[in-house]
Amino acid sequence: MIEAPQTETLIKETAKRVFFQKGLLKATTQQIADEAGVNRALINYYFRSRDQLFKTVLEEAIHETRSKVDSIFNSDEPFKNKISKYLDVFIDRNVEFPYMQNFIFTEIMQDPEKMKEHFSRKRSHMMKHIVPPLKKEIEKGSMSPVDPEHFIVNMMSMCSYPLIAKPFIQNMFSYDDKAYKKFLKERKKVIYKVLFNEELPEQIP
Amino acid sequence: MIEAPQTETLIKETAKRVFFQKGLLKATTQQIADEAGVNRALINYYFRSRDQLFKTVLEEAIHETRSKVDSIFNSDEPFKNKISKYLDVFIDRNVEFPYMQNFIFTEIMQDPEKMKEHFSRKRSHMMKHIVPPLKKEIEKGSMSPVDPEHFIVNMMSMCSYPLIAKPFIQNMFSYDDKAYKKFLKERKKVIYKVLFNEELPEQIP
DNA sequence: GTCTATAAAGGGATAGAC
DNA sequence: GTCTATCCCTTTATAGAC
Repeated sequence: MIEAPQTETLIKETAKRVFFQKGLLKATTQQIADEAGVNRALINYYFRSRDQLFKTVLEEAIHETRSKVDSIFNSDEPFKNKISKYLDVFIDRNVEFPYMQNFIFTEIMQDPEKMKEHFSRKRSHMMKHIVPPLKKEIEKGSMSPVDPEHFIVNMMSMCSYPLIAKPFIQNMFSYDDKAYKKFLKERKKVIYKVLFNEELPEQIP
Repeated sequence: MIEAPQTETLIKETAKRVFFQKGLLKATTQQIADEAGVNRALINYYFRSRDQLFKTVLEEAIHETRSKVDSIFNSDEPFKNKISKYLDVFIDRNVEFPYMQNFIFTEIMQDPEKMKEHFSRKRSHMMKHIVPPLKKEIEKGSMSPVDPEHFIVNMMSMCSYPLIAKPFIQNMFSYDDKAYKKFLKERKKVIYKVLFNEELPEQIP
């Protein structure tokens, strides 16, 4: 089934690639139009404004990630397995779209209003799915005591920072793209170990 | 000794405040001029271009931080004390200039050339001051084995991310500015504990 | 050194023809 | 739906008077 590419979809997919894979976060509408091989006016025709295109693309991307994460935390696996799978999804998804975190930080974090718009539901989410099971683990004695808020921030820090600081890390350790990617993949085990002070089991089904 | 403020210095200090304390990372030359109470043309007169002003301000700020960090790592204290003091300096300095990390990320990280320019010396620095003593600690058995590169990235992640993600964290945990600042201060102990899997001693002189 | 006025460039949005 | 032409706004940089 080879379909003639719908212009609207074409623009959206191109924007996604330009922003999240090529890392041209400051791309102009002209650049995106050129890349997609369409006239610049069509961006306005379909998305009304550059800002609207941004918003649409980001919303889709966040939604895709969130679906995957939700299905993990809505399962009834043990807490540590869930965290392990979360690390898996988060890292793999960001290896695919290396500049998505940068985009979120440069475009969203600057503007508290935009931020609330996109991440309003994240709060209750974290609180519901991480804080109570974390407290239970601590009560059971299966991990050492830690403030849940710091636990969450530690986890997010060690996941996100290496992505945002990609050029910095590559420069510091003389990593080419391949070595950097390998480094990211390794971090799954590293982060698990730091969070729980125990090795990540080989097979979590 | 009350001196008449030199216009050049005035502009520089104002830019520093606008960028790093007020967080107006996209401030135009007009905004900076207004804030400083000078004519906009003077910015070009003293700094030739907006970019040059950026560069000058950032270089000074990085240099100030680096001096402090250098004096810590050039001492002959035990390794863990050095890290403890580094956390101290890093966090306190960024509580003073809450948007400096954001500035580095939105202005510098995007552009690999700028990045190299500003952080070329950081590589050898980290390698010299952290990797060898870390390996010794591990050999001595005073901390559990860890890849030095991941150790460095873990540390930088847990230091920097909470600063860059300030609006996100405030929203997620409903922190006002005071609570957020308190949270940052707490992180000194938290990060030390995560890195070394032991409590930060009360008094490191 | 400091000001006003103006040039020049860049980018987003829109009207109107096809 | 798609294109061209044009408008408009923002912002930086500079020329020239004081």
